[in-house]
Amino acid sequence: MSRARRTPRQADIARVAGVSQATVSVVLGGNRTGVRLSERTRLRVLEAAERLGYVPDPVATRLASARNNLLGVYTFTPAFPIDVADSYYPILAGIEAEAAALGQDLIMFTGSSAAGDHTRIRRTRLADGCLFLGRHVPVDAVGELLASGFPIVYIGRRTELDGTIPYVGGDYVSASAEVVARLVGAGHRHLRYLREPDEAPSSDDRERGVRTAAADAGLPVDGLVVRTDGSDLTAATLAAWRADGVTALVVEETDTGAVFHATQRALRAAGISVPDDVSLAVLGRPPGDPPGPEISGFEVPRREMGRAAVRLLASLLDPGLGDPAAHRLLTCPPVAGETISAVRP
Amino acid sequence: MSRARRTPRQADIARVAGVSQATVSVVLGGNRTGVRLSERTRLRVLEAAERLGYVPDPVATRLASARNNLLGVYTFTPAFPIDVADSYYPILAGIEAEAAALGQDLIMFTGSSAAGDHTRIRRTRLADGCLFLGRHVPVDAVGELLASGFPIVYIGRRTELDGTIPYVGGDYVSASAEVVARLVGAGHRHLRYLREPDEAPSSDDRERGVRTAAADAGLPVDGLVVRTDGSDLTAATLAAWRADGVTALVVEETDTGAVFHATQRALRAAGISVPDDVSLAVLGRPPGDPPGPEISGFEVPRREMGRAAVRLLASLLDPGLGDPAAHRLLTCPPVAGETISAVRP
DNA sequence: TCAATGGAGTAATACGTATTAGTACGGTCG
DNA sequence: CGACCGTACTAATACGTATTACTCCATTGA
Repeated sequence: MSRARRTPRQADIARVAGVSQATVSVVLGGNRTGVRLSERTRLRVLEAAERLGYVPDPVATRLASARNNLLGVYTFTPAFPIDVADSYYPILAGIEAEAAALGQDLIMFTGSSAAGDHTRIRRTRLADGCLFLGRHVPVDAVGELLASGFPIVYIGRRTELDGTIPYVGGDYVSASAEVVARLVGAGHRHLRYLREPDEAPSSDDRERGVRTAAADAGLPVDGLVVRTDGSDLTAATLAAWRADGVTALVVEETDTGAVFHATQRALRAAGISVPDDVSLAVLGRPPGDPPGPEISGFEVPRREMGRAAVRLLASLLDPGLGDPAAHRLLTCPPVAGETISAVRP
Repeated sequence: MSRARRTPRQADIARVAGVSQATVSVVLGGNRTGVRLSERTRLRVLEAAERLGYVPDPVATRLASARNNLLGVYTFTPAFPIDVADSYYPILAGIEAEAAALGQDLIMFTGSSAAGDHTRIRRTRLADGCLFLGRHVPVDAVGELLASGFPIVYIGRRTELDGTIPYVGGDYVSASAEVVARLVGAGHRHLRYLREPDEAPSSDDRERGVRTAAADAGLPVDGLVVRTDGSDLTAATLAAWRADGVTALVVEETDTGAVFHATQRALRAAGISVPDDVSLAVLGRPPGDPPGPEISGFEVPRREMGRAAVRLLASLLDPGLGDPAAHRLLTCPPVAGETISAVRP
């Protein structure tokens, strides 16, 4: 059995074509450094490479510090969750589609695979550049990557590190404001906005949109925003709000959908009917497309975010492609839904 | 701005600790080759490494032909399909879970990303080993990998290359036979098995199971198997079969679910009710969990297949783990469902 | 005193490709 | 005839780590 036949390398081509390995490298690399080469030699090398079925070794290529056509995707949690409603999938689909279109492979650094965060995150260097998915930023590790010139793109707006992190996110401010304006247009003047306790730019943006729109409409801002992880959203709470004159609930949507689910449970438990008794809107799209009436709110263009992020990363890798803005917010199309109704006087 | 601060390498540690790079490599590598080292030196090196925040460069590690803790996943079509019902997802979820448990990262060579097949497939060498998903085998390319000693594992039984390809599949023969036996037990003696035209071991296995069980039960095998891509499954065809005395349909299930969908359409169009008029079973699980009664048949343990494949690949990478069978078939649990009813005499 | 032994670590090299500085050669010009 | 130039390459080296053969030194034994 001994040593299996190895795949051909540049040195083999060189031997066959009667030139040096360096020449082979120059020819196959498209001679981007402007070395003088005769056409005859070029053809001899190409022909030999073809005949031997040469394929560059990606590892060596990368070590010699050229490109690898490999994009990293880093997630802090499993990329293929089982029990959690899946918000990554459409993003990954977009990433894959665009990466394929650009001829790039993907390397997934998936949740909690190994070792400490630092070790794991530094492994991303195996790729030419890396996309990051997740609500939070390990500032020191990411800062280190950034400082060393390694190209990264976050999915989701980021304010950390003085806003130096390139990202592609959703314009939640406008989309959230639009939802509130829609409610106001339907006659609602007494709202509650349920926000998860977690701090993240995407949450802040939603809250800002809600507050702005409420202020613009001259609504009372007092008590408008309620921070909750869902556990205190009981039937009693909701009933009290309703007795208090609240006619509409706006709920933040995040990866887990915890607050949204809690709200639905509480509404059912309290016997409050949507949208007859109370209107309901979600800032985002509830995960898993639950049965029942379509919830009003807005769509998060996850797939397009994935695509745009790959394009941004590609342009960072190759400044020749033009230098697009390193921060990009995509508009989130409104979803009319069936859970907003006009207030009856 | 100049040259960004580089991440530390072994040479830096060596300088700090006052030893050679080779010594650093030996210490950090756990001294698996049995070099004589004093404990003091070992600690000095470890301490320096810690202080500098050293992390091995995965590319260089790989080039020096050691391990990389990187498993490849090769698919011939997009791994995150949008319109096609998704049979990859649970497999990928299983792969990810097991890979994470073993501290491995994943590199995805995803459908039609670049260049010719040969080029793409050779890129898998970037990983320590590679899983393949797909109904077919590009024999020459895979043979080449195999011959060169590169560890690969297919998901799905493979007969190509004299059965030398390691795989983890489903025991479709037994599962299919069990389904037919169930129908026979319910009094059915006149069946049709609808098989897709595509050739693949997983299809052959199902057919074999069906034929065997039919023969065992003494059913007429003539006309039992119908090859179709679904386009000729009209209402008229089904009505004719029924008039002919057919009381049960068994349908192959594949990635696309084409034949299954065609069957359902035709049944509806012909006004044939399931299971009152005709019993229906699917050899596998119809994609996307369609609404309506649960279809009888069997479950394909995709998630477990993913996990088992990773385990097999890991053991190929590290023969020390013991040498499990290179071919493994997982049992597919029966699904009772509601679409099989007893024949009324 | 010399050879043998064992301990501690290092020099050298391999891995496969990219890049850069330089060489060899033939011709041209003043 | 030597200085100079353009052409067509190649030698050398870098990239960062793993491995192996080897050196150097101190001690032991006869």
